[in-house]
Amino acid sequence: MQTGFAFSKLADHLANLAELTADDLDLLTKMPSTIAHFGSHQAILRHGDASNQCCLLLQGYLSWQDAYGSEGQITSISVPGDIADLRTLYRPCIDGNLIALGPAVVAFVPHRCLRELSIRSPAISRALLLMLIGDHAIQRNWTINLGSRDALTRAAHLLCEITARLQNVGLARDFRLSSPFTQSDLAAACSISPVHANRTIQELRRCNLLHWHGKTLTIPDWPGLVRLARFDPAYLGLRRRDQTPQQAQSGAARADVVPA
Amino acid sequence: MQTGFAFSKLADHLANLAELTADDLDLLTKMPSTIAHFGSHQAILRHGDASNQCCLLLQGYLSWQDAYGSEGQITSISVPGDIADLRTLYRPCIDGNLIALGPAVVAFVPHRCLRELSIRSPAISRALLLMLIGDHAIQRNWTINLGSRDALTRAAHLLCEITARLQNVGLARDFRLSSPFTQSDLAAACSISPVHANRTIQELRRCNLLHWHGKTLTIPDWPGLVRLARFDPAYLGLRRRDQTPQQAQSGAARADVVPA
DNA sequence: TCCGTGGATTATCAAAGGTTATTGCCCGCC
DNA sequence: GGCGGGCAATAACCTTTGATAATCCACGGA
Repeated sequence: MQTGFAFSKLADHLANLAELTADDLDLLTKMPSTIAHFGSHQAILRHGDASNQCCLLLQGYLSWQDAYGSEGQITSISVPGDIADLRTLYRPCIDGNLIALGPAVVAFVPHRCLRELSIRSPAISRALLLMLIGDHAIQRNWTINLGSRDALTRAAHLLCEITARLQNVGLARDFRLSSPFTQSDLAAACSISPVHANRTIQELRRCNLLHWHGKTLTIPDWPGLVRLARFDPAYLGLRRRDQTPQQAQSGAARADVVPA
Repeated sequence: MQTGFAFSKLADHLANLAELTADDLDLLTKMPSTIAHFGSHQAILRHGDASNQCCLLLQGYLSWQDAYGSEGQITSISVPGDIADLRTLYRPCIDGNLIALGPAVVAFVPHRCLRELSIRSPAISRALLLMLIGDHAIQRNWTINLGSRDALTRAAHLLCEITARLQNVGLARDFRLSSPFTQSDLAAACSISPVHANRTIQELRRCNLLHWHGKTLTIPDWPGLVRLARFDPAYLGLRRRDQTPQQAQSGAARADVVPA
């Protein structure tokens, strides 16, 4: 594992959703794409655009925001290995703005190529569908986060989620992660005001649950943070690498129900 | 339209997502199912269950709640014609509790039958996928609702959404809808306390935006409610049937076919 | 008919968080 | 080497909403 090619994080992510063969990985490697770099808070897609390609995140973080400009609410965050706008593969309209959180490197892949890939590899087709469903589960969890937690546990839960998702693609192994976010970004993701985000972060620091200096963030007490946030990673639907394969997911999702 | 068979609302819903032929409708009609009735606040599915069938809502409302018991937060609501647990067709684990809001009639259809249906009708297969994506868009919108609106506009937006979704399957044509909800249900869906839900409803009544007596709810001033909630139905991804095209929404929703 | 129960309503009090403004720091830029 | 901009930290004040509790009302059962 841990190959060095551009899509290695995507391959990790997909492999966590379905069994991929060497052939599948080979198909992935050969997928044509255009690499692009974006600066912090730069827009990648705008509300109302039409799309004929997907945006795979290679490095950094992306966010969907409902309003373009300085202070729109963040409705989801992508980490490397994610396909931020996978849903456009099936419904090509864009509602929301896709904004880079910190510097980001993305690969654009035409929808056509992904569809071909789906046809040639049932495993990848299935993994893409499960990725879509996983995104949905994450979204539902954000609803719960905003609806039932206060600022402190909300921020804690968000940190847990991002850490778990990074670990799923081999990042943040030592609970140390790159954090080009501003406090206002965190505020926008937790739907709190920037000054209250500041209060909240300080509280987390005071409890020794968070070190955030410069562009690096470390979590000194992971079990403590998990306990505070009542974080249960089950909703992510991931088989964690380097862990005992506890559940062999059943084979219910079959590629043949997905229109090409 | 408005056929009387059990799945007519589902057919309406699917037909709004993809072009269905007479054959497709015929396949739907013949789909085997088990009808079941549930009482208010009765659980249909529980967190942790495994599932080998889908739950189509025929009459009433269902809700997903994250905690079972009296006061769990509601993370989504189903209206007639919805498949409340469609995602289990692809990932058969259940996270959350499916609870009836008021008396409800549902039809259970084995996953196997839906998969067969998908194989025999590409249009239905595609419609199911789009339904899944539509659910995702609705969920994203709930995130926005909780994150960026206060109690009053939040409740208003929820009412708009439910009304629009009902109209999509031929209900609530005159902005009069059955509402077996309690105020606490509304509170759980808006993530506010029951007493504040009461304050909010009274405010809506005072503004003449809502009549809610007994089990019937009417909206005397739809444009006013839409304005207050800043409701834009585009995210529902629906072609509205039988309605004056008052707003020429952005090109995403095509209105080129309007069945009689 | 009387009573019990669940939901709606109202009042009071307290907490969580929003708003605005000011200050200071760091860093890149001229 | 001074300047300006973005970001973090802090303070003062205010609004919204939550919690608790008491009352009231409608309805259905014994």
